[in-house]
Amino acid sequence: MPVNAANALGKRRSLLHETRCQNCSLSSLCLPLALELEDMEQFDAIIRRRSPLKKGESLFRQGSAFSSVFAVRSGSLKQVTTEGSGEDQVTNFYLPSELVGLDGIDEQTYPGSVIALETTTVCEIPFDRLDHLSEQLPELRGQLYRSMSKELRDDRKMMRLLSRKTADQRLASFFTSLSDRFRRRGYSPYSFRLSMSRADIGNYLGLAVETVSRILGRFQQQGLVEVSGREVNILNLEALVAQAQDDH
Amino acid sequence: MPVNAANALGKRRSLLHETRCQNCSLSSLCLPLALELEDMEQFDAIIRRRSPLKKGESLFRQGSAFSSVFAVRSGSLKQVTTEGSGEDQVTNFYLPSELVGLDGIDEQTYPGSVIALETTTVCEIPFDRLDHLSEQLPELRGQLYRSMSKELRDDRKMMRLLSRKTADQRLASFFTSLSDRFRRRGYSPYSFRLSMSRADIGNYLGLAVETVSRILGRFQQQGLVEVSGREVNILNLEALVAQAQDDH
DNA sequence: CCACCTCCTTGATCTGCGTCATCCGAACAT
DNA sequence: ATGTTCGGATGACGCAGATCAAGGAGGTGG
Repeated sequence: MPVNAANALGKRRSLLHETRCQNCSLSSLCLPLALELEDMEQFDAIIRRRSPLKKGESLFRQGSAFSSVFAVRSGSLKQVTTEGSGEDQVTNFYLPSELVGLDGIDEQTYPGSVIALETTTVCEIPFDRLDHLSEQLPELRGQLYRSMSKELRDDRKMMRLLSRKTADQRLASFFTSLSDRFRRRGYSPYSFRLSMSRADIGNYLGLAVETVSRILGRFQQQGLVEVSGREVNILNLEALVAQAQDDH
Repeated sequence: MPVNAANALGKRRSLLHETRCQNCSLSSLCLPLALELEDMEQFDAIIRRRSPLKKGESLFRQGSAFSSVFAVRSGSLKQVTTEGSGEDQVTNFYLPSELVGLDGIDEQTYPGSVIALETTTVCEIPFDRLDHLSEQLPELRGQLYRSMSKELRDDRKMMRLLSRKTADQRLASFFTSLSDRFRRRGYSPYSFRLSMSRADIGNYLGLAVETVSRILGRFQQQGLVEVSGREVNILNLEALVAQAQDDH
């Protein structure tokens, strides 16, 4: 179809333009964060363009061969792992500037599928070239170590949430964490749109969908948030933060 | 006391002897795994000796400044994080050859205390020197990336366990995982001693101590294991593995 | 030998949240 | 409009596992 073709072309052009790290609004959060301009150009050179993913499309599938890590440029994704005959498990949500695929290095396959929750663009970074470049650029290497370390730290937080917190605390944590991540990215920490369904949230937090719904309703009654579909308005962030703490 | 002094001296001597990676029985599992002999000597040179930790002593405390990662040489440890006024949370157990402290890189402080569960010796690896060396030794760098990636992958497994598995499945997973780790280290996968208390296990798995006790009793009745205090004998590993799966 | 402590076990009761069932509204195709 | 599908809300009920309570076993010091 001619309309689509024109569309795709337009997208490709803007991608080409934006794809340079120097011009990217996320450069202060992303991997090249610590790089000097000329180093950034080296880094820039190994990055591959990717056409945008539509909602529901996967960046890669569980079990496929590991080759690259990806930096989210816009949109959002979820990581889903399927084990045996069991149900799926949502293990992570990724927002712009975050790094996807780091858990694939070890066994050279991706341990989960990563699926776009909305139209999403990513930068592909072939890992062998990244590794090689990290030999020459200590700052890049450090940033890579830090990214992985941060993910480890976040995972520990998640474990704590899953093993010690009540359903209310989990939801409160989820919202305050999202709020914080939006704030860091320059968006409003009070008003945002959830790109994931209630089912995804419940699955991620280890709760039934019904529980998520009920608690969201309760939060609304208590005047903590205003929720309408996927639009969220945080009315009392402090109270929400207090709720998220694990002492009663 | 002269007896202690003699003892300590003896320990120091044997430490000096064993402390070379070339002589270490764990070298096939540990960080220098992929190194050639001459590279290993370089790596060896940055490692610091540590006198053994006694049961209950901490390798480092939550919040203290990050400077090194540690490889466990013998014994075992637990990682514990305390948050707010809340209870402690056991987030990991470490066995010989495993790397401790990688989650401290990011914020330059250790996110949890790490405490010896029995008499334990570790190798201290100052991180700045490790990083620097990883610039020259691609194999070492790769191994470091892989270690972190593996930990990420294991964390995801743990999240799945905590959010989807029943108490029985958690305990079964715990035992099969321990069994597997012992096997890899050349110990019997069927017969071993738990260095952690029931309370530690429960805390780690998100269960009450009482639940751990009850289920251990049930496993015993079913002829899956034989447990007496901290001595464990796995009688039917296959059945235990089946139990650990998350489909009923 | 006894007192004390820590770790573990076992039983009785309670409860948070999962499960099941139903219904509502929005988006989309017919 | 009308049916269909999908995401979300709400109510009733039951159960896995927490909590409370009590007792046993081993280890250590007096």
